[in-house]
Amino acid sequence: MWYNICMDLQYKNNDLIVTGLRDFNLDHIFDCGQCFRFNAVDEQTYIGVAKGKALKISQSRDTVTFYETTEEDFRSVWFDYFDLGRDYGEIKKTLSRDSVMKKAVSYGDGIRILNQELWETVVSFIISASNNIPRIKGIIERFCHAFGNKTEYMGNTYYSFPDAETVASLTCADLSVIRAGYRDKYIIDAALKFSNGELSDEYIRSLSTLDAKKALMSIKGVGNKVSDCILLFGLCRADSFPVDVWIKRIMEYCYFGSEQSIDTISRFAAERFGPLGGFAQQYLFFYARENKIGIS
DNA sequence: CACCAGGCAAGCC
DNA sequence: GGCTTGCATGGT
Repeated sequence: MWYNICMDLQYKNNDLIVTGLRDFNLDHIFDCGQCFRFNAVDEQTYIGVAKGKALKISQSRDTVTFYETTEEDFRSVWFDYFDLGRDYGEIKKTLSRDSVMKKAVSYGDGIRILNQELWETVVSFIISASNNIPRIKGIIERFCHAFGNKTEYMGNTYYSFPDAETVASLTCADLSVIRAGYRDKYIIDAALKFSNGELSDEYIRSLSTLDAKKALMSIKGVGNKVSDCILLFGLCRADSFPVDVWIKRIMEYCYFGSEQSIDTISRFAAERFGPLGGFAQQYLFFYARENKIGIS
């Protein structure tokens, strides 16, 4: 749990300054496609909302500043959110025995897989289907602004992710303001299942990865790829290896040299990366996008 | 104008 | 089972 023993906390006014963090880079963390609610506002500085709390965070080398943050919130919310209890050095070392992964890791060496809320992850990745990241972020922003709760932070107003009960009471017409297109009915289906007791955070977490995947796929708009993302980003199932267009391209480019089916790529990844598949996927996604692999 | 974006559901066979 | 097609919206 307290792996980051080199980590040191101190206060400057109301800002919590954390030094000694290893394997941590905000640009890598927020630009590897796992999270849609943090935005860059300056060099290595981001503002976003998670778990109902707004946060401004900035980084300079191994010093990370959590603005206007209590030590209680850091320990109970952000430590877990940024996965600070995990030894990424060991993960990178293991993955780097593979020459492709060694290079991918060197590009995104500060990546961490965020521990995001399950419900938010479900809706976010329903919206992600056949969509691009800037538009996904826009839809989610409008969704939170329209239906989330206000929270004041550093003189500005932010909005929490709308809860399932609120969304379950909406119609597709109500949701049209977020411009999610045909995904509006899927969002409502997810909200109904999460608010009528058919699905719950506790229930899904109690299931094996395979059963959790089946349960998630009972939601309209949640298929193979979206459920893999939810398992990885919302349920901490690190053996999950979501195969999207970027991952398909870079895997074909780096490992196969020719076009392959998604199923073939999934099986290859499970065999090669095993329980570290999710981490491998994030390094590969960042690497592919940084280098525009497969884009002519 | 076509084509694509972190795919999926529904309708075929 | 596997394969094809339509799908909202916005950018290039």
